[in-house]
Amino acid sequence: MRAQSETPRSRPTLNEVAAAAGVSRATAARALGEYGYVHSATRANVREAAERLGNRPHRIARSMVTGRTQTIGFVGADMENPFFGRTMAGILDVARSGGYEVIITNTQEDPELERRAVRVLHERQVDGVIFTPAQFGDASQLRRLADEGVPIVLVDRSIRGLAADAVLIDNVRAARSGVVRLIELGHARIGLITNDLGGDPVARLRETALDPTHASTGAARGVGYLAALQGAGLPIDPALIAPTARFTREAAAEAAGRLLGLRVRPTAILTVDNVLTLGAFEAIQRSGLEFPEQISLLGFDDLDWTTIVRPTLSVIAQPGYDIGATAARRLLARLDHEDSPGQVLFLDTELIERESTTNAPNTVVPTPTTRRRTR
Amino acid sequence: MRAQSETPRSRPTLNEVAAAAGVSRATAARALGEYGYVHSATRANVREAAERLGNRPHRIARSMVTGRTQTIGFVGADMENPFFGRTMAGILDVARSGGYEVIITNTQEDPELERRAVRVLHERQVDGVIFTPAQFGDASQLRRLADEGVPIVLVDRSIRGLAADAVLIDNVRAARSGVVRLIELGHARIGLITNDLGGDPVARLRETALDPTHASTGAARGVGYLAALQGAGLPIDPALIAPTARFTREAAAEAAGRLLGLRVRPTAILTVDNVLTLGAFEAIQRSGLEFPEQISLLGFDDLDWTTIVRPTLSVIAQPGYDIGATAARRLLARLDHEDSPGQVLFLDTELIERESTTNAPNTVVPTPTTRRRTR
DNA sequence: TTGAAAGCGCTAACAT
DNA sequence: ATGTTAGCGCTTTCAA
Repeated sequence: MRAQSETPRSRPTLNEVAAAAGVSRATAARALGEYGYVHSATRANVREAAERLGNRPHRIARSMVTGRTQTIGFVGADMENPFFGRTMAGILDVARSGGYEVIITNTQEDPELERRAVRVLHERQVDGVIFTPAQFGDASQLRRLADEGVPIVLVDRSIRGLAADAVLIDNVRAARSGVVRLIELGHARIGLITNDLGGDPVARLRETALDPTHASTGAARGVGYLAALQGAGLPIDPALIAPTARFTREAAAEAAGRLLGLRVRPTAILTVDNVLTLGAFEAIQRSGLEFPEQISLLGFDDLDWTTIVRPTLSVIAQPGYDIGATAARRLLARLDHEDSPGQVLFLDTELIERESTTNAPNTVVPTPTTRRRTR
Repeated sequence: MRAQSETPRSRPTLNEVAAAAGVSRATAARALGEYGYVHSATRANVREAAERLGNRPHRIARSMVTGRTQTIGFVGADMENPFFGRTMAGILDVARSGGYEVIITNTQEDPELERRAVRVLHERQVDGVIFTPAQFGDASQLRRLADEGVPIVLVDRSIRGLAADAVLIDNVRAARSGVVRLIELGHARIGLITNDLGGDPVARLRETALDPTHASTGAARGVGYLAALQGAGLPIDPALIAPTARFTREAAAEAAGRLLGLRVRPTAILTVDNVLTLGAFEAIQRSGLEFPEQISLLGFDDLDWTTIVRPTLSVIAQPGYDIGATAARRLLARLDHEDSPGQVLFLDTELIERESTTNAPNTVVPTPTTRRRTR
């Protein structure tokens, strides 16, 4: 029992309501819980008593017997990133309207925190989990959850080999189409700023994108970048791939600085995430280059500031809110006993061309395009 | 019991662990729950059995008897706003390290959703609540919670008359010091973009800031604006106060447009929130005015894009993460039976002067200041 | 140091 | 339509 300085009058239970209404506990429960048969007069009577006494259902007790908590968990990798903020908003809205509450945990891409988060959610008997795998996490804990029949929906990143629904964008395709467009604009030397995977960038990029346990969106987007170059018959120059030590703005600014300092510098840069974009933008501003005339920039995520910077920022937009809302709907469907094989849903991305991507220097204008969708 | 297509082998309970270890349930509980006396050999034995069977504590059952859920609720007004994202991150970090989980609800400033959120958290027996009051919510539901001894910490906005801790910034003071600085820079006609309160702006601003049930940061900041003008002996011109119908970028852009279209337009504008700032920034860009030479802009919240826009944006920075972390620490202290009168903590804000605030047109340079703290 | 027994507040068979 | 009974999985007296 909680105690505080005042009188912590504890709440009246169903027992007391039943007594006050002169019925059995079971009847009172039926009247209040909206199940089974109750005479309407009895119901009114019980409700009145409950109201008068200030009774509220004790959901913990209810969970105890039903085995359901009406709670889902959301394990996010980086809650301060606005992209996740949108995803979370989508999840919260759908969950609430379905009668579920959401426990949020922030793993900060730390596999240890991630394991703990899953374990705790498990112990708390959540009915289902929406999960953003950390870049280098392991899925064993999650698998135990799944084995016990707790539905899981992966979001933003997938884990191959886990029988779960997933709501994703096609990162390879999205990045590829962005780079294809840069190539159309005449760019041949295109830089890539992505998270460091260690070792030879090109090889690691490919390995990582194929490695089920890594779940790196950055790697997948890097693969899209490679695919676009290859598709256009352009050479892949490892010097143009600038890995960042951490997923921070500062690291990205440094990586961009490296690219801009090359003897033959790129004429365009793709960044795989909105934080990295911010750093690259900053580095380009500082470089003194004509922007975008001498250097184009294409980022990920259509955040609200992209239209007030100069040049306005071209981006590959992801539907953050929808990703969350869709994931939550998937989960609720499972909780409502939908029983189908795990579905992988790809949501549309959109290449939004603004001012930061323009023709490569000394290039003739290609066919004009303004907005195009990628699936 | 949950069921899914596979074999949903349900978890072994304490009973089974006890049986396997050849001890009573009570002893097993003591060994696993780290309380009471257990022989170390017994404990090892029980632990081994628990490990082998894959037993995990059933926290719902534990809550049932202890009366504590190790869960806190966070009722946020606008989870998509990056400011709340930071606050939430602070809450999550502190809560986790204290062994608490967090249920997040998003009220979207809707009083009805807010009431529901509090009721549901109550029913779910959260141990405490961190609460951002909606602008026009009512506190009755919250008061019932408090009356039952559930500790509450208010964040960002206060509700006078509620015996609860609060973690705030001094909105009046922060806004006042910002406007004082603008006045130092020679500005005499300073516009204000804030949320609409209905009726005569000046009067409503004052009423609202004093009205315990409104909890509007916008109003408090507006009062700071008025105070600064009065303190400097400047006239208050209602035409310079531009209320926005909603708390959106578009509404702010429109409001800013109105200010810029005045026959004698302001030479500086204060916006009371980062979303409104975005709209004002956009409107100024569109207006064709020299920015900041002809019009200064001062916003709230030091978001990451403020340094890449041109001119870079001067802001009144709030410590979003700290606000959350501090609120969570307050709450955990209460949950740890700290029993003191409700504390109202004011965290420091900082006026960060960048390029968007400059001397008023035709004004001699005043004493240079770069950064100053306000309490 | 351990065990037996009671019970947290509720729902769900089953009986009436 | 209502009541009786038996738990859900755990903690917590109390006694041994």
